[in-house]
Amino acid sequence: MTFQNTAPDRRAELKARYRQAILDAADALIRERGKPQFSVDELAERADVSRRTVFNHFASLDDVIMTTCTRMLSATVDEFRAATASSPAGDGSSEGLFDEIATALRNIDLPPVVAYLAGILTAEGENGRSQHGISDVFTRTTEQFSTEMAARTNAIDEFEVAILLSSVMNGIAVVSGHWLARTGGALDAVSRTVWNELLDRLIVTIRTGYAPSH
Amino acid sequence: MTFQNTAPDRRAELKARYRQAILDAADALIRERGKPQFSVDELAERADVSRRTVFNHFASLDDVIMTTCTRMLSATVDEFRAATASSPAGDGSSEGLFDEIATALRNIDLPPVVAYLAGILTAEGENGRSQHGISDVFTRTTEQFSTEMAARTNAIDEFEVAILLSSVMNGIAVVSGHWLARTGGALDAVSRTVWNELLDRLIVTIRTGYAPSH
DNA sequence: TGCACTTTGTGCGTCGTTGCACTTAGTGTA
DNA sequence: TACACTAAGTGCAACGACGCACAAAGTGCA
Repeated sequence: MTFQNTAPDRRAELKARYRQAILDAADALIRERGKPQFSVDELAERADVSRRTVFNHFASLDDVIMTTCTRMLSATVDEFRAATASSPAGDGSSEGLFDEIATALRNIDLPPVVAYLAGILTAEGENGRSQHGISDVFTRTTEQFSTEMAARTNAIDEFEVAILLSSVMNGIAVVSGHWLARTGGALDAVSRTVWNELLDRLIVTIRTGYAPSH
Repeated sequence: MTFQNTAPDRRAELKARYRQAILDAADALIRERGKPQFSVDELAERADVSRRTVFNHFASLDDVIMTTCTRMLSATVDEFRAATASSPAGDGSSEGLFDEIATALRNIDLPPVVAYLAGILTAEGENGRSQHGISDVFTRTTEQFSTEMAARTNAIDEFEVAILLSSVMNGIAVVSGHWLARTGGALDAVSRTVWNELLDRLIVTIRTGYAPSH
């Protein structure tokens, strides 16, 4: 038997590696500059890849950036999932689920993510044409996570979960906006305090509802 | 003008990088095991390269190993060259040149190189067919270095330099043999002392000649 | 000796990166 | 407006790594 030394498909692995290099390079550049401000040439050089290869893997520069966002959101969702999965998943009531989510939200370090996405959103508005489509990415990720969450917490209604999660996500977006307006996306101790404060208010509001007296 | 981001020829650079990876892997494996005892599959995996690629760059496993030796010898020669070049090149006499070389020999850390080559030579003898051709590499490197040395030290006869250098190289080979027999190629303090002692005797012998009383 | 198995080295087709010319479009400048 | 320049994105051919089948030779074992 003539056996090969490598895993089944080295070619596919190499391809994935090149793709990964491009994404990593884009990610690094965005973090360094606070927003996606670089040419394809720059990106290719940073990724140690030919300029042409960038367009072999991605339809456009915006595509690269959008994919970078997706990755970042996915990582955050993973973190969130792990945080909620570790708790005993409540008693099956929607109150139990809410507490779970609230706790996870407090435990996860969201400001860096918000700052990252904010940089891209800002750049999106700077020139005329609509770019990146980061809102789409955000929405899609939310929906995906919502259905997954519903499947995991088998006790309660799927609709209940969907409404709760979308409510939370929407709230996070509002919190992010305010936080950015007040701190400029800085990541120091003060801005963290601001973030925690806003997050607390969000959680309280969602818990008690908008018209609790009725 | 449409300009490319990379250096003139990225393709050539990649090719060289693959070749380098193979040589580095071979070098590492030889050092780890004391001798070239590994299959092409192993080498390829270590180099993070397809098995086929090894044979695209080298005619055989022996070729890889031989090239590794050449590299190692080249590095040593570079070190030697640097050591002799730093001194004022003597007064042009062959005595001055000899002192230069003797000093350089004492300053360079040769035992690791000797141990490295010894491992390959040992493996060469273990099975029937002649392998590697490391002696050829050694001889060729010596000659090349000799002519180069002659060109640099312009004052004295080229023949003089050739005879001196080949004498020294031959002596080093003898010293190496004795050193290996007495220390087994170990690289501890004791074996270093043995090396220095043998080297001193070599230098004295060459300096004074084999029949100084005549 | 016969047989199974491993490893070396080769031939050849496939695939993905690369290089390059080219089109399109945005921007600055005279 | 005209012109130069920069950058995005595409089409296409070439190059080299890769996968695989295969022959040849070595090795261990019954």
